Amino acid sequence: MPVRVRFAPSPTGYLHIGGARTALYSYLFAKRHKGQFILRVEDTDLERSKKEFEDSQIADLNWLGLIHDEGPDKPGDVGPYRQSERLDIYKKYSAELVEKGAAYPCFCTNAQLDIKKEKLAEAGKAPHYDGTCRNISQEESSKRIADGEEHTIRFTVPDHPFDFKDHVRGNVGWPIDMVGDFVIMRSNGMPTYNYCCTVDDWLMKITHVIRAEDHLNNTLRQLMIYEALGAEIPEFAHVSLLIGKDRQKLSKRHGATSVSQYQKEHYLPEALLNYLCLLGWSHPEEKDVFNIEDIVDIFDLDRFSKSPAMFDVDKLNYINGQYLRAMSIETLVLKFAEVCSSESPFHKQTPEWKNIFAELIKDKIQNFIEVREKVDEIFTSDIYLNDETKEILSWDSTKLIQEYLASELDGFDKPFISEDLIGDWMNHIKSEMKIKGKHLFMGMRVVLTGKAHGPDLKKVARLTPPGIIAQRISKLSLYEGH
RNA sequence: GCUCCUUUCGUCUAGCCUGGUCAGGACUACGCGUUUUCAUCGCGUCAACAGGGGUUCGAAUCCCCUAGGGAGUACCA
Repeated sequence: MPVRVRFAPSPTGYLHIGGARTALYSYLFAKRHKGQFILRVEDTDLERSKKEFEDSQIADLNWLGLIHDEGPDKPGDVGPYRQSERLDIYKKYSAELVEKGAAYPCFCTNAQLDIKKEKLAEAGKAPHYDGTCRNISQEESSKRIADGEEHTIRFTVPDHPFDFKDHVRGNVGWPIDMVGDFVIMRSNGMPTYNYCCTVDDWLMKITHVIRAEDHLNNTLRQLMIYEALGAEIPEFAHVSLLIGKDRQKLSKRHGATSVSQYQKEHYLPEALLNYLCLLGWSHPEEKDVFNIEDIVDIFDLDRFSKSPAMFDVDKLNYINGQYLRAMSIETLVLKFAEVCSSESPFHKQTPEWKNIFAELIKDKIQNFIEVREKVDEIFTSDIYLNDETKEILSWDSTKLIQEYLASELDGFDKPFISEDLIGDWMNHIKSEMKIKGKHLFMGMRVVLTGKAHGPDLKKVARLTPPGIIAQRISKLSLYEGH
């Protein structure tokens, strides 16, 4: 039987990184077994579901490279792939279940239900539905339905325990009386999650359900429905949850949780995927920087950790940096151009300048977004005064260097200073002015760049317009005048 | 409340099934080396088996109890 795995998001928001992670695991498992990866849109919550969210989630999945084989935008044999378009199917099977006695119409109103729940809660009992409408005869309920009385369809919970083997959790079971008869069709005619999910997984011939642990308890209800439907039960893998710094389920208040946010921040999709993969799954050789395509052959369900994982931006950044370091200068230059704003001076530079720049900073950044400030640092005439630069500026030698460089730059008319010329200046300062070591290099750096630290001095200076350097030097003079 | 899941360095984790190397790796922090700076890179240091019982010559590993954390308990998914 061909492996078929699905990712089934509800379009009520942007693609969450937790969702991206389960999608990744599903994708990997499907690829590993040369099976199909199916995207199903669970849009039965009329109020919260929005087409724009469906579109953005698909766009995010595509950006990550998690391409589905079947979905709303890629019809297959078992469609439609949007639950709102499958209502006839859910109706058909719920009617069958009623026929079989596995479900029944319930005419209880919300108000009645609330009172029942309250009483049970007061008595310290689980707020399960008491089964009032179970005993209404077929004739009576048919009549009441014909009269237009509002009703739901409830599932008749069997009186035997259920258990199953989860690929991550092992054997999981529940006692009888764990749940009360639950609604499978709402009064507005829409199916509920546990019901339509089960019907779809069955009809879509899903063989492996890989999802987050918050669905573990839902599996009980779904198992009941599979049984009533006479459907074959798929295999399950309930992956641990992603949590935030406070160890609560990851949510908006923990910072960036949507995939699109990371895209906006210019993270590499491969790096995000690589990191996400590590949150709950481990490489058999304990590698932590690897390409997703390279683990397709070794990915399996036995290497999941059971406890929830905390999202750690530091490690994401590290991995992103590793990917960035492996890129060619050509690619980097293209990426840099993408990241810099349209008015950034970066775009006005020659290809040679861009290459030197890329070479110079590739090891200094973990994320493309940092390029912006690196460019700014070169083109700003601002000087950074802190304890370190102040100390360097207080040296007499620095003052001499500053005077010398000011005079050299006076009337300088080439677009850039060559590395050789900077070398000549250094030699002059060393041999003629007798300034060397730290005093020479740090003095030179602060005078030329206005900062105590930065990339290779000769190269940054070569990349900086002489006019900017001249401005910095005059600002330094002002500072010293105080 | 009830049910289910879970607990190894600050973080992600390996090891657990098939008891027996100073409990290994990675990120972070710190230190050293390289870089006359910073970063990269290399090397190193700090740092954990939730607690308590048991079984055993021997327990992170097997069993029991306690505590903590999470999820679910909907006409949300």
